[in-house]
Amino acid sequence: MPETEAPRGTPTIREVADAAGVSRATVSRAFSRPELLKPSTVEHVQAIAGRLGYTPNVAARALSTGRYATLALVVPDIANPFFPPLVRGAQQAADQAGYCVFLGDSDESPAREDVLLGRFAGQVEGIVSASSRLAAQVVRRHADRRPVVLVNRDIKGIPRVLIDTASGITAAVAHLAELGHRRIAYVSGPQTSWSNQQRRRAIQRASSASGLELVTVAARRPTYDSGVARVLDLLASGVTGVVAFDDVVAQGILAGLATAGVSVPDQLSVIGCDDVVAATTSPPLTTVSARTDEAGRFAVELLLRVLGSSDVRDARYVLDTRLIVRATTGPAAKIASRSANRTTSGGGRAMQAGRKIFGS
Amino acid sequence: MPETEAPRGTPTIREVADAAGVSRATVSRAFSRPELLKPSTVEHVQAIAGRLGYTPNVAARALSTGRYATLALVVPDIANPFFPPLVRGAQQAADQAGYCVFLGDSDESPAREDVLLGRFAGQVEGIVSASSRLAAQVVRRHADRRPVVLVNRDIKGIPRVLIDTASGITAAVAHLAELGHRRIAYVSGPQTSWSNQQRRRAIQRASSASGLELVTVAARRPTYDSGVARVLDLLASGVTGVVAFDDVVAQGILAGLATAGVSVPDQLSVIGCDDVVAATTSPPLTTVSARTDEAGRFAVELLLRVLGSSDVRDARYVLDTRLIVRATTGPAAKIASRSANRTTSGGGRAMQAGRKIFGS
DNA sequence: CTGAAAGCGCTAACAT
DNA sequence: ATGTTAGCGCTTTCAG
Repeated sequence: MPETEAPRGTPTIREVADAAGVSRATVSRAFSRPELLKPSTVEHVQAIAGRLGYTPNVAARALSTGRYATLALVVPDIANPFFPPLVRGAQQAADQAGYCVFLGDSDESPAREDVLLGRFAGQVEGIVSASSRLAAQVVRRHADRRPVVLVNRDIKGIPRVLIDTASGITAAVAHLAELGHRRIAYVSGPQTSWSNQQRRRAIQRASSASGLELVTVAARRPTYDSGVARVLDLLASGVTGVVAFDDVVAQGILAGLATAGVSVPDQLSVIGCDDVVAATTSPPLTTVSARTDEAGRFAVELLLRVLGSSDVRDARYVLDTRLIVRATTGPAAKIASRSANRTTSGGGRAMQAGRKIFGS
Repeated sequence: MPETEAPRGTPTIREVADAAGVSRATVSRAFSRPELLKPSTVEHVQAIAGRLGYTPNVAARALSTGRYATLALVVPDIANPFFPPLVRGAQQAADQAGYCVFLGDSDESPAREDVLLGRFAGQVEGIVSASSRLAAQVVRRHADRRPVVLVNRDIKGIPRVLIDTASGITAAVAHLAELGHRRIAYVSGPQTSWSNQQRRRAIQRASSASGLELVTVAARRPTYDSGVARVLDLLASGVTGVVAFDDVVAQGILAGLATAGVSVPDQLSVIGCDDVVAATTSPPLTTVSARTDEAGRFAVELLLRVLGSSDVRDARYVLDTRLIVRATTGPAAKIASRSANRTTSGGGRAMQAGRKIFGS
């Protein structure tokens, strides 16, 4: 490599040292450990550095110290309104600690998530993985290389922050029972989602505790369209109340019901989950609140703590939730079983859909 | 620094070289320039490296080459639904090119954005700044240090991709004029937003071209609540149609109108902008479509091109838009001027609001 | 409190 | 086609 005499883009520590008449070590300390220097020296060096527009080269620093001052945050789908607030919370916490954050979007694909984690592992100090779709052992493999903190995924031995929607769901079922509902539906989310499993289990338990009949309708992807598409099944199932995997699905259901001429909450009650979109639907959605921004913030704070002292093992933060009653729930309709004939698609198709309902 | 004999976390290039019986340069080339090596050598080295779990140290590589393989994307508010799709598009494009992306959220604050850009400048190859709230000269200063590509901000000399909502807005006004509206309102967005200026100008031009009266109501922050809060002003202004800065504001307006018992589109027509949320409102929102995901994708592709050959100067991509008519627009209501007295807050307050309307 | 100097792990001339 | 070697810019013992 040829000698580079010409002053390049940004000045190096050496140029600052020369200009300030001190050694490179002193300049370095002026930036990273000013307490080791005489205040006047620090001031002097900072002044010169400022005038020259010097900024420490992060790559050189990282190479030398092994510390990157970066974090990675990976989510299954940034376009899902559940995640932006979480990202924001994580961002702020990272920022306060002087960390920059890489964002990764796995597009709901475990394979892509695996690739992302692998790629990030090489250039960050730690990783926050939200709603991971990866197998536990794969997560462990990554966590073996770099500290990993999970959000809404419960794997023993890996620090995690969990939004306990179970409590809110339980309240939701109780709410429906109180309103006189006897038969309700759960519209489920991604099979590989921990949240979905948690919610399904909670609603099953709560239903049988309250003596309610429960049917499950699978929505797979937690999208608006997916919610719309499940309306037929719902109508055919003869339920008077439905709890959706999340607000987005619930919103789709609301829209589908409106199209089908079914009034909410008079004919059917709908409850969402996460409270990410709930205040903006019409009617305003009754939902289970979740402080997703806090989850993000906690996750990086936890990660930071892990990085600080590696003896934080098996931490498990649980954030509780509660039911927020808005306008989509009401007394159970008189007619317990609604025929799907009122929709234009005809009885045959509805029956077909009806069979599918009990699958998962 | 003491000699580190013990094999550390991840193997270094030297260990792979030793194990493979080749020089470090060969290992390096096997990863970065395999075409310079005999295929069999590449294979051999890769095998050994794989077995050892070797991964090139990015910091070392960055320090040596000056290339980071990272990009930064900064947005004013990731929780604003306009941005997630854009982030996603950017992400995908970066990913395809093997780049990792830092995300920054400026929280709508120019000062924070400035800090973020400065911080990122030191550790990325280039920056995409979406809807920058920074003064042109500040942006230029950053662009001077690192390649910057702008989204929805038009600064001469800086590569940018612009979503031309003007065309869609013009169509929107024409649409309203056709429906018989004579007096309409524009609910504006952030003063420092280029998009807002563009939209305001477009609607002014189109209104006078169609002979429509236009009043402007300021919403400052483009939020749902802000939209709700502007409903009183709107009702007091006696308009029959309104164009909102974006879908989120429009959605708030819709909600506020519903609360006030004003029916849409019978009594008032509402048009949004961006089409980010429009299909999920009720009634479905008539809006100006914008391919935000493409904007994100284009921006990083453009940035990558700038990085490749630095002779891409003053590029200016414009993505066009069009009006999507859904269910919130209809014929102008008969009664041109609605009194605000029907709201509970009383006439005095409404009048006060009425005066404010014409401010900006 | 400050300086000298040895690396951190990798790449890129320059040899061969 | 592969090896040698000199840094990239910074931090950090170890001396003084």
